[in-house]
Amino acid sequence: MRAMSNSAMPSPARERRSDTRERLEQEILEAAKRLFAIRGYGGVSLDHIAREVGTAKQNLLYYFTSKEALYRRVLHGVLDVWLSYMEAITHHADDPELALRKYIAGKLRFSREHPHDSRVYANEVIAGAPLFAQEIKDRVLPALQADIAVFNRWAEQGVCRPVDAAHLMVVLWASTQAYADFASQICLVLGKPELEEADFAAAESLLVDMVLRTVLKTPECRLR
Amino acid sequence: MRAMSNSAMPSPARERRSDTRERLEQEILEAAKRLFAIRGYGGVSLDHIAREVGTAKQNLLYYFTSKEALYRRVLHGVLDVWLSYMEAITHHADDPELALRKYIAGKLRFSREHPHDSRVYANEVIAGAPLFAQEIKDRVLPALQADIAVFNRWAEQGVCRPVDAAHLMVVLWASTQAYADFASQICLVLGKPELEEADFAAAESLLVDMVLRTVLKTPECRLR
DNA sequence: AAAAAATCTTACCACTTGGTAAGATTTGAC
DNA sequence: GTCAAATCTTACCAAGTGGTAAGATTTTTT
Repeated sequence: MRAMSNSAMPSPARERRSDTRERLEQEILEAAKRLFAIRGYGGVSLDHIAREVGTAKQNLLYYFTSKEALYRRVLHGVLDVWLSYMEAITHHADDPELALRKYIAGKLRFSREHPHDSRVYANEVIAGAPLFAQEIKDRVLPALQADIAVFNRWAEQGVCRPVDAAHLMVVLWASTQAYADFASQICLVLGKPELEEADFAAAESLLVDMVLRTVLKTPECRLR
Repeated sequence: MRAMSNSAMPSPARERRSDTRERLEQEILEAAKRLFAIRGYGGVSLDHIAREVGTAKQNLLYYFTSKEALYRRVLHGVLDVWLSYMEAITHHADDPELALRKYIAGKLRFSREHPHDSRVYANEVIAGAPLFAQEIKDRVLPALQADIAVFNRWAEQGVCRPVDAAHLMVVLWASTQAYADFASQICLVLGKPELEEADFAAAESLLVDMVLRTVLKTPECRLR
């Protein structure tokens, strides 16, 4: 935007074109994510997204070759975020209680901080993961299976009660994600317009309680 | 409504017009439900539904005044089914363990027997329940709050540990519904093409285990 | 400053969307 | 059988859909 002739500063606050591109691309992805989260793939038009960003539909098609390509990029980004919150268990493979606490806390934080990502993910899975199955297989499954393997090792070593690790993961996954995906209904139940920090804290406390009681051999020592 | 001319048989197997109408209406609702479940409201066209049923789009508009009206009817039917599976707790208000066992079993049975209903419901809630909020308030909320009230009474009477009943309901609700809404992902994790009876049994057993350990004061007596 | 590349806009296009109007057909009551 | 109501079909429509083509503008490189 500004002249480069000012020789003193080679990389000042001035925005280079490639930066502009990247920023706008991010803005588009962000707006698309928000809309896809609420209305689903079929319920959102390119025009819709473009207006949200403040540009023309045809410009979206300059940045992304098609609606589906844009959607795939959104999905890819969602998965990046999703996975980044899911590393607790394998990173604390020596301490079941800590691992589970961190895992639950992390997934709830994801729901709190990235509700749109969570909903896009949910929409895609509900639809049967038509465009997503491969990426789930390649990226989510290994992570989940690593977690499950850690569980089974704990059980073998006698550190934990032998639980069905796969189904336990489903419970954790579903319960935590519900605080993003089904927030509107939870709000109705709780009688408030939106979820607050305290609600997430309460959810975390209950979930940790439930899981530790189920998984640990001597939960009484640790739980009130 | 009945044919009075054919004096021999007043109500034979022959289909009366009003029956035809009702049957076709049901077929339309059923097809619409299936499609809405997978693609969401915006992702389904009237043409789409009509082709599925084997009639013309304009005929749908003869039966239902608009797409939104059709969708509302679908939602209403979904809620009927949903609620019919949710009566366990208040119907066994004297026996926490039995109530919870029945509740979990019922909700899982709903997921198994009515996955489309579950997904339509989930889609609507994820979208923020734009057309559904009032009906949820009127029909779901009272049921949920009755359940929560029963929990709190149990806690007061000292029959149960004092748990956060609202959040416990969220966990139960989300976990059981996941076996319908997120089946595609659970299948990937379990490495099978579709969920089987045994998977629902395993889920039920784990969930019951978790909940009873959390809720009952003396779970050791009842659980292995 | 000139050339080249990147970016954005305008003008279209064929197709689908939800919905209306009106005519054709089927059905039931008498 | 007659007539009216219920049902289904055909013909439209304006608006919106994803996408293409090409020109205009801006930015970067030289």
